Amino acid sequence: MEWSWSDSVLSNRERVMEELIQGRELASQLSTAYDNRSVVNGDDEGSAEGFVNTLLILNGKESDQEFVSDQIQGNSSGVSGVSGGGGGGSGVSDDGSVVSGGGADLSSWDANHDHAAAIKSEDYTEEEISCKSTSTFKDRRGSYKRRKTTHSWTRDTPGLIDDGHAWRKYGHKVIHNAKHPRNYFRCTYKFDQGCKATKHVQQVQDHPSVLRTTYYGTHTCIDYFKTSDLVLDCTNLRDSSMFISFDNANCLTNKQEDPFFASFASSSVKEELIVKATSDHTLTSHDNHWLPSDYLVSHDDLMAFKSSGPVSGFSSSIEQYDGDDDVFSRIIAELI
DNA sequence: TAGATTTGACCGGT
DNA sequence: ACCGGTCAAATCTA
Repeated sequence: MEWSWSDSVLSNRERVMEELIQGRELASQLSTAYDNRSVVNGDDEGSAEGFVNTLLILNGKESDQEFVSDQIQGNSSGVSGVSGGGGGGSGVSDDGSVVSGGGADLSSWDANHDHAAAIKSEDYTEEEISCKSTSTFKDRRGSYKRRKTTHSWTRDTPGLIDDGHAWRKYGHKVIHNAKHPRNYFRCTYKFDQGCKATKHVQQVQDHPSVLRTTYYGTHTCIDYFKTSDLVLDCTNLRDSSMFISFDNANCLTNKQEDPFFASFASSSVKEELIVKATSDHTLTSHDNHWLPSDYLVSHDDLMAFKSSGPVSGFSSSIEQYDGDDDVFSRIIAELI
């Protein structure tokens, strides 16, 4: 079969862009719906962030299949790993937005990332991990290659948020000319599963209540606890074959306190939303771009939103995604 | 007692 | 030489 990935992407780019923009709007509306239900207060814009990142990706190297795959994986991490959500209740600004660059610039990819160099850097990290079993590991403490070229993105939040991943703090550093120290986190499953994701969290100097999180690398781990949550939340396993993550659209459970909060004696709410679409299409659980660490909103919940709040356009959109012309399945099929 | 956090040391990049 | 990122022993906590 003759199939050109880049041609396909290019020819479908406009459609993909439209769908993602639409999805962004839907995510915002969904977030608003949740706020209206007084379940959890949060960051309206955060739910759209994943789409923003996706748009950035698609505007970039859409012709490089491997690159995009990697970026999608990275974005998946961003979607599930970059949490939105406000710092809970009164700590969030009225409009729910985070104090950042404003507009769609809530998160940003490092424009200078060099994929090859990033791989080299991360390979080195793997070597370091493997060295753990050797007697020389202790002597190489602190040996690493700076992730300067690893793709990264930042996010400002009006408080500490739980981004749906398990993080373990490994460092705390006073930064030169910075008013506040920087906290370093790595994925809890770094050694168990070789997950290379890390993040830095630091209070914004001009806005001490705003935390700036910089994410590095992508999550390749599977959080089995979260996965089991998915199963537990599933009232109908047959409906669980497809998940669409809208990046922490402010919902549901208070699952894990971000370790960074320990430094600020505050509380946080882990918010992440998965819209579970009942569909015959299969995006299986083998695809860890989508599954780890996401929560579920059942179709019943979505229907409840339809009747509970001013979410014009939402219901029809849900039906759209639920219909035969499954947009997201097409997007995924085209991009992977 | 296992896992998480703290904190000083170490090392690479600039 | 300085700064920032990471390591790992010590300590804390559930």
